[in-house]
Amino acid sequence: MTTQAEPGVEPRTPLSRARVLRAAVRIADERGIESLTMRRLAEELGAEAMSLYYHVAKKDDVLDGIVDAIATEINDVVDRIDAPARAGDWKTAVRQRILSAREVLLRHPWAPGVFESRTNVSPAVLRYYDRLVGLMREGGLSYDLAHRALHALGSRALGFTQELFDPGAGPGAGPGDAESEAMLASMAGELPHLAGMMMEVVHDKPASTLGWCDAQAEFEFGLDLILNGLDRMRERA
Amino acid sequence: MTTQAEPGVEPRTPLSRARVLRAAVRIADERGIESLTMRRLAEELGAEAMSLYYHVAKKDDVLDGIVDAIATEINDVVDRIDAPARAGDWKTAVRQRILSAREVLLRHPWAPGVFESRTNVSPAVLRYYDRLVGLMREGGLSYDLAHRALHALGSRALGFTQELFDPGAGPGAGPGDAESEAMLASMAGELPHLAGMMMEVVHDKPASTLGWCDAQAEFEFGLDLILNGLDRMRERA
DNA sequence: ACCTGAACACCGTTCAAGT
DNA sequence: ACCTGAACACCGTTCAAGT
Repeated sequence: MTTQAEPGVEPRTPLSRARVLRAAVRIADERGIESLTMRRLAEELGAEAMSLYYHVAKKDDVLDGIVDAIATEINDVVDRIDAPARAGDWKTAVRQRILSAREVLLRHPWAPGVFESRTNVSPAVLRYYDRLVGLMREGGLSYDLAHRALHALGSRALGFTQELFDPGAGPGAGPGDAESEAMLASMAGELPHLAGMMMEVVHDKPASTLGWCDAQAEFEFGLDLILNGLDRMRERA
Repeated sequence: MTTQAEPGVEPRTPLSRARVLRAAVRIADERGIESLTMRRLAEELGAEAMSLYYHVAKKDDVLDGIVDAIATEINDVVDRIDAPARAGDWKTAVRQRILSAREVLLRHPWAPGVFESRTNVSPAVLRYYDRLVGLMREGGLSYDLAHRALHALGSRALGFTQELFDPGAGPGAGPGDAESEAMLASMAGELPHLAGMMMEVVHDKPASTLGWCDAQAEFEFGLDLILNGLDRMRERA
């Protein structure tokens, strides 16, 4: 009552990173990702484009932010469907999670493209993969097989393709160096399954390539998995 | 001798669509796709940006063009490795083609992203898929299984994901209408296998969805193919 | 037929300035 | 602490004009 003086003057809720990101998702949903510009985004919030830079570093920061927002939405959905009897049946559990993730992404058709374009990894995406690996482990898959499973699923796991921990991407980080060890240690709390998986990969295939994964080998694994499956169907037909 | 008058004046080869596209690929290869601008492209050719518009309609046209150029490069490579004894072994033949396509794409790391972004289908890409379906047919796969195979391979078939003939994309084209029939007829010559495959899909599942493919069903087919394959590996381990 | 200069309506982003 | 106006260096593209 005392704070806002003049009547008829909208006090306009102050900007914030969260409000900016929500508005960005709204614009992308309603008018398409190509019409998400800093100027349009400010307009949606009743502010000037330059004001956004107080809450986000740059447009890339906005894109990283909305990727994490969508991944969080996915996590919220899949976490809710977990508990029921998945005893022993990792396939149905994983299947259910992936199909639910797909439903969310179908509501944000622009998202897969943005996911792919990001070079920074979203914490929420990591969390999603971590739980997926967790389910596979409970189902009896080795870390090694779970690792190859993620590669084989590729775009299917989240509705898009991403080379997780692409060795070429980071600033010279490779398995075994101090920086990587520190990262693994810090991951163990929040992302136990991913951390465990990577530990094993590092120890078992120390010199597989310069990075965590041998991209060519992973590609061929997934390819052969599919081709063999198809061939089995052919035989049976 | 008589045509170019003044000495020391470079006559500068005239522009052409082909030269523009070659320059575009060169820029993308050397400085990355994000530095492929019309102005930069003109500079590379020793011309003004506006001159390009005489040879290409717009930047989208350039992107469509370089996609087709890369796909043509892939076709050139895979066509050369075909003849040798592939008797009965469709898997090795398909595998070889896909791995060769991958080699080409690794030389143009920007290409998968541009492939995905295009809404127009490249004739060379269609030709690639047509030959792939041809190999599968020779190997004993039904058109239906070949069709599902393309979806299951997804990003792996060409190093990128694309919903071929996405029903939502075209201007209201659906199976069974006159326009589609005409397209199928005109395809039969150049793309016999794709045409045959689509004929069968249209007749067998006339009302599967509004378009050629039931995206959800195809997604689940590929997903289960992978999950079942992984589960078999788990059992054996 | 082919190429260009000037101009328009956009971008993302910086920076000094306002409250 | 939070927001803004003016400005810069870019975009893609049009259009009338040059040869």
